[in-house]
Amino acid sequence: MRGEATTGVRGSPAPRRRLDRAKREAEILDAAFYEFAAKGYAATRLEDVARRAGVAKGLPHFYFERKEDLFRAVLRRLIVPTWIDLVEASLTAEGSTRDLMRATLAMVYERLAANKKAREMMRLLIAEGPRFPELTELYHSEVGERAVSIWRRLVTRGISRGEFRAGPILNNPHVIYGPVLMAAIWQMLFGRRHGLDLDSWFESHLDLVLNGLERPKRGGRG
Amino acid sequence: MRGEATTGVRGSPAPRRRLDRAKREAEILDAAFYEFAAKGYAATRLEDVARRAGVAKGLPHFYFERKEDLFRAVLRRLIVPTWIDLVEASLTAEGSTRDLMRATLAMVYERLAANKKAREMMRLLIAEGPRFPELTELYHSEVGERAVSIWRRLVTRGISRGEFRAGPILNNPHVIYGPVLMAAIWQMLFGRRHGLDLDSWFESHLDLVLNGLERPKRGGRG
Amino acid sequence: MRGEATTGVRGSPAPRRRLDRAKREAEILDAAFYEFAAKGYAATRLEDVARRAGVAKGLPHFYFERKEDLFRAVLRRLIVPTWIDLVEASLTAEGSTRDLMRATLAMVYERLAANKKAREMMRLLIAEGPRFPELTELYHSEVGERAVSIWRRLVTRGISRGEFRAGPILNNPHVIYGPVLMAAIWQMLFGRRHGLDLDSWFESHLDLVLNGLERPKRGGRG
Amino acid sequence: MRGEATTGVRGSPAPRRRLDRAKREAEILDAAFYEFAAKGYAATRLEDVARRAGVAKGLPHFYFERKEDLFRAVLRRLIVPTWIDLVEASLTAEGSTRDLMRATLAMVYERLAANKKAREMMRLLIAEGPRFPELTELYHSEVGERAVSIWRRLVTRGISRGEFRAGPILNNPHVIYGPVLMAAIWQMLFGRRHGLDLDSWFESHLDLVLNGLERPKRGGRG
DNA sequence: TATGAATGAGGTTTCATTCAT
DNA sequence: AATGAATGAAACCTCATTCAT
Repeated sequence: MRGEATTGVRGSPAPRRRLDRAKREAEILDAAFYEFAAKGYAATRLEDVARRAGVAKGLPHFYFERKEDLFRAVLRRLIVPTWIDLVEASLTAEGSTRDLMRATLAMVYERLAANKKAREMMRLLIAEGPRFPELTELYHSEVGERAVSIWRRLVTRGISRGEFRAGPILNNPHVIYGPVLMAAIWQMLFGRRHGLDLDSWFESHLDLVLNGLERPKRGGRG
Repeated sequence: MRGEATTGVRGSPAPRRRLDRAKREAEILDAAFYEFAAKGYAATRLEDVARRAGVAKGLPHFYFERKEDLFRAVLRRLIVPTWIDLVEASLTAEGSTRDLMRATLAMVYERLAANKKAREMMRLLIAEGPRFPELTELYHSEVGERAVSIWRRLVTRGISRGEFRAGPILNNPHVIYGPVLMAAIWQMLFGRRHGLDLDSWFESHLDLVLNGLERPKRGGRG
Repeated sequence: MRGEATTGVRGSPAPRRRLDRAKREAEILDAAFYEFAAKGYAATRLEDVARRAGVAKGLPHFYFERKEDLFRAVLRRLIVPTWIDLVEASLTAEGSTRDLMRATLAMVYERLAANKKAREMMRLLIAEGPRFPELTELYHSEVGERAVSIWRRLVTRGISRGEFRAGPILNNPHVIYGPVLMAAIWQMLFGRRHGLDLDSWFESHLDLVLNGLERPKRGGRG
Repeated sequence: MRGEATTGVRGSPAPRRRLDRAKREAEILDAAFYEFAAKGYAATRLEDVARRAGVAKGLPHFYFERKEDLFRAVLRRLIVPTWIDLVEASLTAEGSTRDLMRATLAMVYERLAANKKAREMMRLLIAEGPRFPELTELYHSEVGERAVSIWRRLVTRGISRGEFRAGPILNNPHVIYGPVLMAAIWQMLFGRRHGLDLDSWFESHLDLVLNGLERPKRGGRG
């Protein structure tokens, strides 16, 4: 029984940085996305995720019971709060549909085809979709369907203002979107060695679409 | 350097049917494609490949030293002798470029977007490309580049015959191809529950492209 | 790149006693030595090592990435902190070189020829040396070279004190050591059924060596 | 029904070189020894043995039911018809025992310590002995015991001729042999980088042994 | 006899998951 | 809340052995 106040060594380690759950969770999700994107679902090791997040091996399991849950959370977070809100919002703009089409396409190129993270996310979805059908379902309702509606609204707007002609495109307005997706996938596959010039591609795309949609002006171009 | 790996004495009789190497190899490749397509590279078990091929666990290793080699062989076989030969051949046909465009697009839809095997193969390439860069490289030279050239030839043919107008599309003629790819991917992702009507999609696509490319007729369509 | 390698849900409770790394590592090394010595490198199963150490199959891999690393660690631990320090220390003793020679030889017999563990270690080194050249190299510098120096010092001491005669033995003083090694190997090979009487062997050896080295006394023994 | 004598292509391959069993067996044993010596028993692949012998993978099993049988046959062939016959024969020579000792040691050095194949065989025996006790037993009776008898005969001869003194060496005459074995093992372990000068070693050994055994001449060397 | 495709047990290694600390 | 040692199922791969040809 000594009376001195103990000063120095304590058994417990230095108080670790203590973030609130949400922040910590976000860190893990970020790390997980990086790893999943780089290696795919099955080949990703939770230990690597943990290391990248700067936490101990066991911690991801604390936040996400199993690996699949983590994967779902990663994708869900990326699918939901999507750029598509922005695009939808932009549709209320005034002015010619031709201009709106250009603006919309430009926005989509920027958010999707030119955005590495978005492309990686798409890659994950394509790769792992069959094993996570709820995720594709989610993507369909959050992105797919809304994209269809966007292009439909644009085409319809053009027609009702007399700028565009009516035609079969109305049945599948998202055909318009095809070259964007193609650019994204081309970059995804061949980007490292045979990347596209996205600006030039954009112009080609826009030119094709506008000419394909617009009513020939009187007197014609000929 | 392994210890005695075997017991030697085996009980089962085993159907020791013997094929020539090429046939057996093809069987294994078929089985492997099926499994890889269903589960992805990492999640595919060689034992399942063997079972599906109707052979013993060790046989795939006899034909393909390691799993990666098998995967490479599977994809290579699908990439190289591709439908694209057919398409190229068809370009020499006579007649209007409009008709040729329709025929070509139809062919491509049939071979790619409407063909499950082709789609699965693309899924594998997208999913595993980063880990098998030689394969994407091969795909680029065997398919990507040739596709560009096909669309360029078509557009050029149309222009030189006075059917199509010149324009930015010449810089990226494969923009035309975008909706095909999109259809393929849409089916790949959402096909089970939200499949496209490919015929209708094809008509929309063709309409957009032809209107986008063709010179306005005198007097206009208006 | 493996598919999901695990089931996750496990039934067994498992005694999850936890030691500090060093202790646990030592347990594994001990178990590994036992198994390697009994069966040789290639024929040893890591699972047996684990079982002998009382841990799960995967734990040895946690401490030693691969089997070879474990093997190296096992041998290194046995080579380095060797009995040879003791022998070297003993050389500073006073008294006749004859007595010192007897004491030294006795020590060496005890540590090497009469010591099962030391013999097993030597067997491993002989057996696997070609595949682990760094280990033989280590053994050479830690044991071989120092042994040479020990015998040289002994012989030189004897000569400079007028006890021993000079002669060719100075070129290879470790010739003296030969019978020790022979005894060790004899025991190693034939010990079970035709073991040597090491005490008697020691006396024969000592007698030969002393008579071989000492200056004949005046008047001779005859 | 054609009448022509078929000339060219026959189904059967060119008649293979057909050696009599003994020769073929010897080839396999040679190849097997090479492989076993290089890698040890467990790490040796029968396929490599076959390849080295220039035969098909299955053939070794035709001559030697299992791998262990092959190994036994390899060692047995090397153990039995050993150099030791020669040495024994040489013991009947006339002349001084000193000379005979030199000649005998020289012979043993040449056959064992300086002979790579003999060393490799010893390595195999040391390495695999515990798993093939009949082989060590065989080696003991064919080599071990006879070696003891050789050295005993030599020492006895020296004593009975008044050249050598009696002493404890008579209990373990093979102590004399120790440095030979040591040289062999030293070469086996360290030969590649720190090989002994065997001639010099031999002289040191012989000098020690003769001085250790011989009666001091009257008047002494002192 | 001889070949080499085919089999399948078993070894090493990986890694999701658990849980004592 | 957090750590990281420990577990053990399962995947890849090896290779002795068999046997149709």
